[in-house]
Amino acid sequence: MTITTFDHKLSSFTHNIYDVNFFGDRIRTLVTNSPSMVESCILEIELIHRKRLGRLIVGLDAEHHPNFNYKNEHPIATLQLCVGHRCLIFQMIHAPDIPQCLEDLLLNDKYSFVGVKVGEDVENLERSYNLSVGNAIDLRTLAAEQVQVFGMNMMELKQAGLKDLSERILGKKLEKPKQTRLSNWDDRKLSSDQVQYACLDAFVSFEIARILKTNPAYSFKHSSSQRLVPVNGLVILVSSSVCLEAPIRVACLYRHRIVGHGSLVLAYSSRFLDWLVIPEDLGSILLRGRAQLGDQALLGGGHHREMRRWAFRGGHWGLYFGFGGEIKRLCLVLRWRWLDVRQCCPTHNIYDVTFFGDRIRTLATNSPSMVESWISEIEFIHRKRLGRLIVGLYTEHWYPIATLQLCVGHRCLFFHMIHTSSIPQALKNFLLNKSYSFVGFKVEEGLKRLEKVYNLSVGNVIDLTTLAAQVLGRDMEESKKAGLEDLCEKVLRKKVAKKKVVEFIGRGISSDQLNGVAERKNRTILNMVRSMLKDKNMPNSFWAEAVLCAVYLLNRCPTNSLDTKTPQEAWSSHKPSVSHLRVFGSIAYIKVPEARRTKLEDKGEKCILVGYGDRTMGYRLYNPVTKKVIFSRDVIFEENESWNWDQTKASRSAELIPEEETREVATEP
DNA sequence: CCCTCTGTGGAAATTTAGTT
DNA sequence: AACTAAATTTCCACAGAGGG
Repeated sequence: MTITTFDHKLSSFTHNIYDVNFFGDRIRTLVTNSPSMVESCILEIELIHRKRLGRLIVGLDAEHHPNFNYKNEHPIATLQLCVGHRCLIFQMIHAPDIPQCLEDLLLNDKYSFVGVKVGEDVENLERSYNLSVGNAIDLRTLAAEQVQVFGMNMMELKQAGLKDLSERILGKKLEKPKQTRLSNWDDRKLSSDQVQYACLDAFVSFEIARILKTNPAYSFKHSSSQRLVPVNGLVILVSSSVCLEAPIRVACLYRHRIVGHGSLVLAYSSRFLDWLVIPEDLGSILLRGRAQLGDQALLGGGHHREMRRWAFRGGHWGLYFGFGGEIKRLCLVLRWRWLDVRQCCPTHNIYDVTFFGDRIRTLATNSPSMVESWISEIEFIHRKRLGRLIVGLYTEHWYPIATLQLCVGHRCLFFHMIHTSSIPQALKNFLLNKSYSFVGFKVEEGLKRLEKVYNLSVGNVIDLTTLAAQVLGRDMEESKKAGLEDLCEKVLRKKVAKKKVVEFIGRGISSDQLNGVAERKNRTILNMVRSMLKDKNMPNSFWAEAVLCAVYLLNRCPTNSLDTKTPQEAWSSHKPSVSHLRVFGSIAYIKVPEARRTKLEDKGEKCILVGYGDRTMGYRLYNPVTKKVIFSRDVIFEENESWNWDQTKASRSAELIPEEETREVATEP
């Protein structure tokens, strides 16, 4: 047992002493209703901690009879104070009077009284006993501000309870049984469960506050048994336009666990912090596989809004979708990037991005030393015009800044700041250099974050819109409104004399430009998905499969942009076969192998086609009865038929099957 | 030009977790 | 059981883009 209580069973009516053991911490607890005992206990505590009276942290909590009926409010029954391994449980409701020294203690504003929802307790104390507390700090606010993950504040802790905080920050599981919580706190003789509950409430509050105060910017590192991965988000990375159907890499980091391999199972994530794009080089924690199907469709309406918010915050997402249902409000972000993520070395990679004949050599890295060498290389190449060097600057900012992109001439740097160990001094100096002009498009927000998160400031920033307005001599307003894409087109087409503008646009556009393509593609795909689902009258919850299927098909359709080649061909240089394609949502019968079949079993399993195999030839089939996705090659199709979904729904509601649906994605055979 | 769809911002409504 | 605060979802109105 990690939590135990030992009752000393003192024979006194007015007080008793317990030893509460909490993961090796023994907390000596005095339970009393006598003011004199309280007085002596406070004196003792002040004596023990006499050296740090100036900044003493006191865990504070109060219990009262549960409000089963709101009309009669119950006064506070017990007040718990905890400092170090001493805890005082004062049964105020049975005390003849309140000792003066308690009053003074609470009023002393050198002490911080911490607790979850301490404000209410304080209010209650004031109302019932006319006691006011000088300096009360709500633990949740403290935690939210102090606990940082990759520089982000864990704002979600604002709503966490003590149990949650204890688990996350102390790594210790605090039991708060409802039975005890709602027990009768007015009793003169508290049960040992109650004592334990009351004591631990205060102690854990104290302990959390102590840890938070002593380690500011506490960052989840200390747990020994589990690997604490602090982001409960999920990230999908998809490389170029062809790659959407390629195995989606999913990093699912929830609380301490990385769940599953192959299929993603997130039990619960109603609140997640933020997206975090995890570059390939963290391959060890990237899982391969498809996320599970959700219950709720997120195409249009409803959750869509949610998607938008995140997507917007993330900057320039190409394609984004969300999952609902079982995976609660977990969103998937699919993104088209110009970056080729297929070949990645742990710390850096080099890409050649071609933009209308300009080949831009791009270094993507998270290693400070690589950044340093990039900078020195640039400074060497352009050594003759260091005095008036123009640097294209762009930040892909979700929170905090994830990448910083710099571009000079045909060299581009893609710095994953969020995954870097340190910011090299060379970069700091580079950015601060007054003789360089950093040209950016709408980078104010990014710069702000740069400054805030990484303490990097940029010396000489020129906003592209302003510059363009000046150079083009057009109506300022019009140019200011123009997007980068717009600007690019105008400037390039008009062949404006000022070459520098052209130059920067040529470089800086890379990600934006192609994102535009992705955004357009998004629509096409959504249209396809909609019609696919409607045609076979499938429930919207299949949108994810439909999207994958649509992309699969698109990749096998010739497009003009590739000289009427299919994307698949462009990617893998051999013509894709289309003979195996079948109508999405049609009925499929899986042949059960003779050997595995008993005499009475059905010959085939009736399923619905929901997609194609990732790598290997085959079909993904959904069995509406077992609600599982199966992967199979040996299938017979009835393309004209479709599943009667209405009937399934009706029978489901009639049987009142509980809502838990464990869908699985079968691993490849 | 009209129609449809999507994106956006704000407000209101609803849900959720936490408290005793 | 009752209540609160925060988070999330829904709703509404409107603008802008793109297809026909």
